[in-house]
Amino acid sequence: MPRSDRYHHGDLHATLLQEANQLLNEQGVEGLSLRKLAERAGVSRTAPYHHFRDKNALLCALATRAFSQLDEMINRQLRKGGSKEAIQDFVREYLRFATENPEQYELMFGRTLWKGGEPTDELKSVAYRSFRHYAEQLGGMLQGRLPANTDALRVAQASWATVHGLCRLLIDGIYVNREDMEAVSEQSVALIMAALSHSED
Amino acid sequence: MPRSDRYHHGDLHATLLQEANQLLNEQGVEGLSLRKLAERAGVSRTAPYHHFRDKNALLCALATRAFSQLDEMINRQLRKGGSKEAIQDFVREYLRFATENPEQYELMFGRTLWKGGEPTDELKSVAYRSFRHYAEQLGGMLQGRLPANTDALRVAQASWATVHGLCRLLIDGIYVNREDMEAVSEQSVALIMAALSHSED
DNA sequence: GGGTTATTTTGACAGTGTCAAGATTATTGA
DNA sequence: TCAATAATCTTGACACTGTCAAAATAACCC
Repeated sequence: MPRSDRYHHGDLHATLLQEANQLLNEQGVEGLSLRKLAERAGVSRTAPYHHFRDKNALLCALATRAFSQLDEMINRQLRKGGSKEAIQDFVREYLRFATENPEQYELMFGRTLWKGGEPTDELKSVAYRSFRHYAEQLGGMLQGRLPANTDALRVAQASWATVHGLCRLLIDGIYVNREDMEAVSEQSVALIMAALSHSED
Repeated sequence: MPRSDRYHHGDLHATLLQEANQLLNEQGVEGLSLRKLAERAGVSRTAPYHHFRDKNALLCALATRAFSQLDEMINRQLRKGGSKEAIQDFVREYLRFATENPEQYELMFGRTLWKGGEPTDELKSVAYRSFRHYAEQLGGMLQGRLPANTDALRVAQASWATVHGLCRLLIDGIYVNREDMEAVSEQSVALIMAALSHSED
């Protein structure tokens, strides 16, 4: 129970994560400073260091939570099967996930964590789990429908790259506008579906 | 002619760009500070401000130069036609361009310029030109080979997203490793080719 | 040569992440 | 119950960042 005039905050760990998330959505990663964050939580500049080893650890915690949501969404969507409609739904949901929380998506996949500061083991684990679930589900749907010499893993990687690349271009506003979203999305699904099988749909 | 003990540097503009490029390749955007840069050029901290309005302007200049190279590469590759081999070559070259200068590629397409600091008009112009050339060449190759209800622009956007997404995943080391590069590249080409025409190849 | 302009410098300011040492409270063990 | 230990939080400090203002120096032009 966090009271305001106490020396100990009460639940600073959770408060920090919550405020950090809000700050991230409002100003992006570059606007998220530990000092601003501490002030919002009503605490001194170095207090957060007793709950997160450093800034990188805090960001990794944020990203980890976000990957859990993504994983949940993937499992929910791909349970619907491999019809063109299901795939279309999945792509739509993925695009929604990315474009409705662009700062969060950029944090999840951006270089801030994956290049600059080393990603936490926990983050790597949950990030890979998301992809593994995607690849597994896709592999199941593709059973026997794949052309010869085609690895399901490669299809998973290539198709993820397609949707992911689309998100990046959309979010940063390069080459693809918000208005084009639906049309390009459909085209991307056509790309994926066409490669899935040279047999009929 | 830049001499060392002169008050005026002589050719600071060019020197800054050159050293900035090197610093970028060595340490990435986050390691590129104006102060380090000034020191490397043998000049005081604020000297660069008389050649670039601010840090953003300098980075935009770097990216602009890089986009020119990319544009040149695109035109060179796509002149080879629309055969599967030509497309494969193009994708290979694009991946090479991105993975051999990862920091440069991240600067070109990353949020640092497109979200954080406003991109220069010059940068926007050359960036869009690259894509326009790609779309035009692709459109030419696809003349009459496209299924009904398929816009060439959408194919250009979707296919670019595929290759671009692949580069991002590769560079940051997410989901796709360097060793998978060739295999995923081929799979991506298969994706693109399959969508290009439902007629035979 | 003198005045204008371009270039460079020093000084300063606010902001950042994070370390060290001390202050305060919670928790635990005897 | 109460002292010892651990957890939590604070103040102070340091090095680093981008950038502004004002002054110094050099080049250029008529």
